[in-house]
Amino acid sequence: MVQQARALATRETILAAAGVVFSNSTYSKATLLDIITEAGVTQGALYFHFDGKHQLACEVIKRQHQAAVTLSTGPFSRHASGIEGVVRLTAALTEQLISDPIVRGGLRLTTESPELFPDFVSRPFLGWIDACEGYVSRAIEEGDVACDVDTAEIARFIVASYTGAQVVSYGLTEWADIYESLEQTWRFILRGILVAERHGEIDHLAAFVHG
Amino acid sequence: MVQQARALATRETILAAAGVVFSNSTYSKATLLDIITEAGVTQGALYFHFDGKHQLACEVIKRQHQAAVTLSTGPFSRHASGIEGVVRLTAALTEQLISDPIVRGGLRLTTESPELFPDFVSRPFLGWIDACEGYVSRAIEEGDVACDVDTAEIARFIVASYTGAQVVSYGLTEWADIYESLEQTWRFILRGILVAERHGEIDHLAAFVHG
Amino acid sequence: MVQQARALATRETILAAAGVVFSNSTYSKATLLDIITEAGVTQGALYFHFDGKHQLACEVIKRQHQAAVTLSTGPFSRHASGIEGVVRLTAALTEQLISDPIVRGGLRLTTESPELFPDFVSRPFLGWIDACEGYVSRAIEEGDVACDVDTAEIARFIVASYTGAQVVSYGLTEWADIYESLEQTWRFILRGILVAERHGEIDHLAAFVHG
Amino acid sequence: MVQQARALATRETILAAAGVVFSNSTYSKATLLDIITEAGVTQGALYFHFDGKHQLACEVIKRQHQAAVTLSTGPFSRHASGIEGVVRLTAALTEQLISDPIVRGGLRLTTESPELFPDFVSRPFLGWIDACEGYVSRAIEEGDVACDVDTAEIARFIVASYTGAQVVSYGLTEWADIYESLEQTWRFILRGILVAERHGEIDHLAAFVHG
DNA sequence: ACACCCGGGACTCCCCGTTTAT
DNA sequence: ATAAACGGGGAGTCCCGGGTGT
Repeated sequence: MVQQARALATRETILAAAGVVFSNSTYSKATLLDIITEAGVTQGALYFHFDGKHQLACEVIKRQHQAAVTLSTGPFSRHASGIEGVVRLTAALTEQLISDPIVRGGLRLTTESPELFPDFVSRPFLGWIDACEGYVSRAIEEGDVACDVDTAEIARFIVASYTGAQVVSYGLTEWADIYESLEQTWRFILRGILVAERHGEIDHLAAFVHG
Repeated sequence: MVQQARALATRETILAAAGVVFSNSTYSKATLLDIITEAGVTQGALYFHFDGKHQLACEVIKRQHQAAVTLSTGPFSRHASGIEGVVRLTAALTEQLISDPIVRGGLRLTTESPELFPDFVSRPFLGWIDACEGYVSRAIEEGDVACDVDTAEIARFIVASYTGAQVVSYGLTEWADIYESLEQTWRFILRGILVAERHGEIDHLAAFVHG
Repeated sequence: MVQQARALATRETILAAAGVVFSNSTYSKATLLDIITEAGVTQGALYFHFDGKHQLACEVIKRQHQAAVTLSTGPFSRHASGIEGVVRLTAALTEQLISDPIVRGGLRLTTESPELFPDFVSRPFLGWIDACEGYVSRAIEEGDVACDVDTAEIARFIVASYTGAQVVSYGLTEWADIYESLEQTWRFILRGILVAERHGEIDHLAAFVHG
Repeated sequence: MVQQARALATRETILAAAGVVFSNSTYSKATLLDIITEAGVTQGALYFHFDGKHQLACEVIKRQHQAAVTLSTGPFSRHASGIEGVVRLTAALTEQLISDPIVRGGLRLTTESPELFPDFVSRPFLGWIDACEGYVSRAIEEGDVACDVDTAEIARFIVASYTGAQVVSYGLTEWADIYESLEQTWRFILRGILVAERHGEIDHLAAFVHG
């Protein structure tokens, strides 16, 4: 049993290293040497736990999907309003993206080389949009959002805007100002979707991106 | 110097082919063989005109920047309101992205492998934001946009949102619904930034994305 | 050693592609790019298996010689008369020439650029003449051919005539009428070498070119 | 006028040199440097008289055609029997092939790279066959050849056989034994086509290949 | 008569994913 | 689990050759 424990640990080490490497290069630019160096293991160990580069990348992508699902079905449902939930969700997803190399790596792999991972093209966007739509529906029930807008449209707009904010923030500052930018983004989104009587709370709500 | 004409034509051919190839693969996955096959030239021709793969990619990126600048300083300034101008600008940039392989290739190169092209990374976003800011200022002067918002913030939000709309549209439908998505995006943006008395014109203004 | 299987397959693929390319161009007009494109491999693979263009061409020629030898020492010896054997042999060599790119390529290389392959030039003719001579000797023993002619002379005449028939047929119809032409050629040859009492069988014997 | 004379001489010098070079290499392997070196002129002179490599090759081919026509409509018609005429014709064509580089060069160009000279694909074979057929008809009228054979078939067989004899002789001895070989070839041809009562003259007739 | 321009293509070199032997 | 070998991918170098201006 202790053997298995060590084996599992090695496996996790390799996966983490793969996440780091895949998040910093392209699939074809990343080399196994990079990964085993980062992981501090040998090629033999890698090939014992994984079938090769491609399968290793697939495992990274699977982990990323799991992480996204965990967040989306996550802990904001209960104790907060719909609006607060969706703001917190986008903040949490952003947090994941920044801090978890596996998430960043998995995302990069599927978006940059979708043809190599056709089984995973159930792209993450759909999951995010779904999750957001749930919160938006609650927000409409709670009277925060006008009922004349389509929840799916709003959800997609939210996902697109925070995705765009991440892309632009990376391009300009490599995410140094990502939370500020996300907060600002939310202020504009909320100005567009909140009912008039809630506009006074915009700054307060947008501040939830900081946790 | 009549000979130079052929050289220029060859150079353009290679550049166009590089745009096509780089827009369909990653930098490291794209091979010179792909490019010379697409261009119908030989390695000799390629290496006569360019120093290598990297410089060729840089030239593609420069072209993409030129194209963006041409649009940004372009023809929407005169005969239209600031709001109409900025809507049309984003539509034109989108059109470029979809139809011009060089633009798509250049963008893909900088966004996917920024470490390889450090001198070009932030340039497109900055240019777009600048161009948008000009229109937004005009829109404020024209009374369409509330004067209590920072023009730079609005401009960045616009750029982020339309960038995000493109990314999401590509992920979901490979740009099949890009113009619809962009129009919808503009409806939400306008709800957030137009002064109240102009809200009736939102649908009309957003429709400018179709030209 | 199971790995070697892939290597062998790759080698054969390259050789076959080289046959196709060399059979459709001159040695100097054929490019390695043509070959690797036809083979679907890369230059790296080619240079792993072969030392360069020239050695690759030599291998094609060797294959062509092997194919000719296989036919010449082949299955017509036993169950047929000498005359029938030699007629069938020329038909089989013709069939090879038409259907096997490696044979055509090898032949084209040696005939067009003999100075590049000095060790291989005379080999095919000598082999064919030898093979024919064997059949002719049998035919003399069997009483079909007059004994006052030199077997070597006859053999060389046969080889020259069917070679010439191929060349002319290619020049006039690109081999569309090659078998008809070969049959006709045999009718004239047989009129010259068969003993008088066998002249009635000429049409029957010449028809063996069709298998 | 003296100027023109020298110009013409230069032109002829270049053409002759081109014949030599093209007869010893392939079109693509032959270089202009080879030709101007052989001719002892400069590139400028060459480009004054010809538009380039390709046109120069075309001129060589034209000359070769002229030479063939001259022979085929030539001097054997009058003072000799049909059989003697056709034997002499093949000998003369062979003589041309061996001694005149332009003929050899032109022939090599059209047969090796027909795609480069599509206007000259009226391949020489047709001309030779026609010329032979004329002699064969005369020979039938003169009672030397049996009247039950098709003249066109005989003519094609003759052309094919002497062509094959040349090819084989070149492959085996680089034409050292070409006239012997041609004589032997004629002996076999004549055994096949002469009427029985003329068989005694075969050796005598075949000897006409020596002039 | 020469040098330069543009382009063609063989070849070298180094890297990497994978497998085998140990 | 390690080290070495295998099979292959691809960028870049080099030299040559046709054509054009001078």
